Amino acid sequence: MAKPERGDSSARRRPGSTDVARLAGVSQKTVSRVLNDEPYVKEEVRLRVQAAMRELGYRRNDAARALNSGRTKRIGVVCLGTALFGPSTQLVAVERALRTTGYSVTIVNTLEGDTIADAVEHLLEQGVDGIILSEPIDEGDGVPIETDLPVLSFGRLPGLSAKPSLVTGGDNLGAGRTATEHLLGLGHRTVWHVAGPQRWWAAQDRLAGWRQALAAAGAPEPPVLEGDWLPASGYAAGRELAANPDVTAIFVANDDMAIGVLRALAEAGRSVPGDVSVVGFDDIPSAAFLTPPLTTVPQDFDIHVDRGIANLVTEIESPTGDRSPLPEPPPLRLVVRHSTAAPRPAG
Amino acid sequence: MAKPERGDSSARRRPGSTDVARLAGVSQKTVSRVLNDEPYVKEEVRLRVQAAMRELGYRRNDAARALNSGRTKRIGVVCLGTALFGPSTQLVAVERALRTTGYSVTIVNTLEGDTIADAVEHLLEQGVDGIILSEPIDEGDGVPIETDLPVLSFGRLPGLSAKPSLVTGGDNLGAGRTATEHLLGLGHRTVWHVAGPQRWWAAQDRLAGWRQALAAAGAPEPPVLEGDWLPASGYAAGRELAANPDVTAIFVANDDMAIGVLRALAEAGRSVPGDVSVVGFDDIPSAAFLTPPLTTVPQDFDIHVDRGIANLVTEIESPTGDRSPLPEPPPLRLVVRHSTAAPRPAG
DNA sequence: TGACGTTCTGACTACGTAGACACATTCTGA
DNA sequence: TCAGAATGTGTCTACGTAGTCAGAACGTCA
Repeated sequence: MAKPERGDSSARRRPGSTDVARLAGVSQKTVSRVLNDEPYVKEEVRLRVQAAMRELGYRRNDAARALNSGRTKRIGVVCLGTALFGPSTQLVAVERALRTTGYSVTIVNTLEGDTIADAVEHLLEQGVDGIILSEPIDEGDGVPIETDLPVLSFGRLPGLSAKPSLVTGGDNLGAGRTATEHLLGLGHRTVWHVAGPQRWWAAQDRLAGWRQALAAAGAPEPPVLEGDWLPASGYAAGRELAANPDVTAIFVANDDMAIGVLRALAEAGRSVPGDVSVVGFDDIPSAAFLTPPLTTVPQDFDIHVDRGIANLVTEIESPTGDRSPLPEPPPLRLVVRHSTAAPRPAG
Repeated sequence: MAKPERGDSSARRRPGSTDVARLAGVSQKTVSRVLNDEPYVKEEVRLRVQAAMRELGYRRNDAARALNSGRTKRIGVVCLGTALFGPSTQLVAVERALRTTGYSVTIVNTLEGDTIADAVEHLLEQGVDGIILSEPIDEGDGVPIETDLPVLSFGRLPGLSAKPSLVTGGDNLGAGRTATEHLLGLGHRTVWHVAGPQRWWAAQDRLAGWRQALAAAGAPEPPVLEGDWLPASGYAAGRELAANPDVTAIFVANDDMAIGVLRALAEAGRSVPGDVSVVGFDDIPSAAFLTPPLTTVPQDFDIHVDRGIANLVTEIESPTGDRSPLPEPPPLRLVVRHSTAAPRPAG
């Protein structure tokens, strides 16, 4: 009488372990034992219970389990720009890696107006067991995350104030340096840079790597052009660069923008790599099939994601246990295709 | 004594509404009222409770709420190929659309070896309130989903046996026809097709549209080449086509493969659109910046997603309420760029 | 045979929230 | 002034699961 029947005769409520127990002629607790593969259940009983489960179409109620145990077996992922190649590839890798661990994935995108803290708050309410920040961006002040939950960040995140925090991700700085050094090594006097949006740490780091390489080589540092990761912004930057005859080498912060740059150069009649060399970043699947095939720096998501996830899960399940050291970045590679060459001899 | 303290003094358990109530000097129920913005709470009390919440860092426990109410306010999304442009764009749209409705999103990717039914089962255990199938593929037999939950499918899904099911998505068939008609209209004798993997309904439909258009025009139907959505497979198909002098027009089932086709044609010395015209599908951001800029068919995800989600939420919250009719597909567009032209006059 | 250990099972209960309901207080109108 | 409505608050309880513990059924060894 305290509460009306949940659903009437037509749409009766989902069966619970109690219903299974009744049908199998055992106690609810025994059903729970079968459900969790606990020992000390007679084989005959186990089979009877499983049959009852099938008959009723029983499914465990995770909400109840979570309430009781305090753990949801769910990880929250805070995403940004999931439509882009890097973030979406990473998200897939995360889902795949978590799959084998028995955790499921709840995602929140930070869209316009949201801060990372908002997104995290949303996840905390849902009772996730851990949090992943995928490609966090620079929000000015730090990221005040008030939780004792383990937090894994893909990508540098200064100011992350959560206690048990793990950070991993590719070496954007080293990669930016490598790309730039490649161009300098071909004999270019200097290298121009089309940067990603500077709110992204990854974009900041690639730029910093470019700057370091120029400084180390004593090359002059041309002004930076900033895009938004998309081809159109690369095209806009490319038009500026194409108009400048001094430009012979460009490091573009991702392949999509590089496509725009290539287009702008082609329209301006400047040949690649004859007049201008271009290096991209990401090695998107189409990079090898562009005109010309693009020299670029591949990102190795799987390695970082797998190890990051492994550490996160360890941290969740045994907060005391010390975890394997974070992965040292894999050796940087540069895939040299046909968009880079030595500059034309002066004259 | 029945259960040990959850966490010792060092890491004490999360505060519950009871703790807030004690601090604010009210009953737990009143805290619940404040939490849910229910009426009949004195302003002064409301403020006191909110202050107590802040002081304790209280966060509602969604597991308990779900257990009590039978609803989780969570939607499960079954994804496939999330790294591809279409699916990932769609996922972002889904998350954005659900955001405003107060539902959160749990994703499951169907990877190798998983069936859609497996993925759905996983979601049902978690107690989602509704299910979205994003770009489902053809698994041979139907999709036996045993649930009364509303199911929304983006993309045709014959054999979907769930009761309250909604289907929406772009008109792949019409789009395939439009693309083909465009090429025929330019004067090409017939149009070749590089298809997507035929396990995908979207790929099947685009192919069927191509076939229809050819039949309607009385054009001969050349053999179909099948790719896997990725540029490399388009390149492989493109090499075959480039070697065949009869080929003057190609409809490629997505832009990424079209990039591979363009590359193969360029390497073979066949100019686009001089010798061969190419039409893609998707209008990925870089399509306008390829060499040459690609004529393609844009997909209108936002419209379908928004309406589909709206219907899904309606179905969840008032199963009786009849929903607005499903969206009629928006008018098909074809973005004509520079990869298509009339064939060279014979001879 | 009886003490003891191992295997198996059930009764009871907490988890945190919100629904049903009772009741107290204030306001409204005749 | 008092009935009756509107407003505000508390008590009790269910939701489905799994932890704790009591104890039954069975074996084993002295």
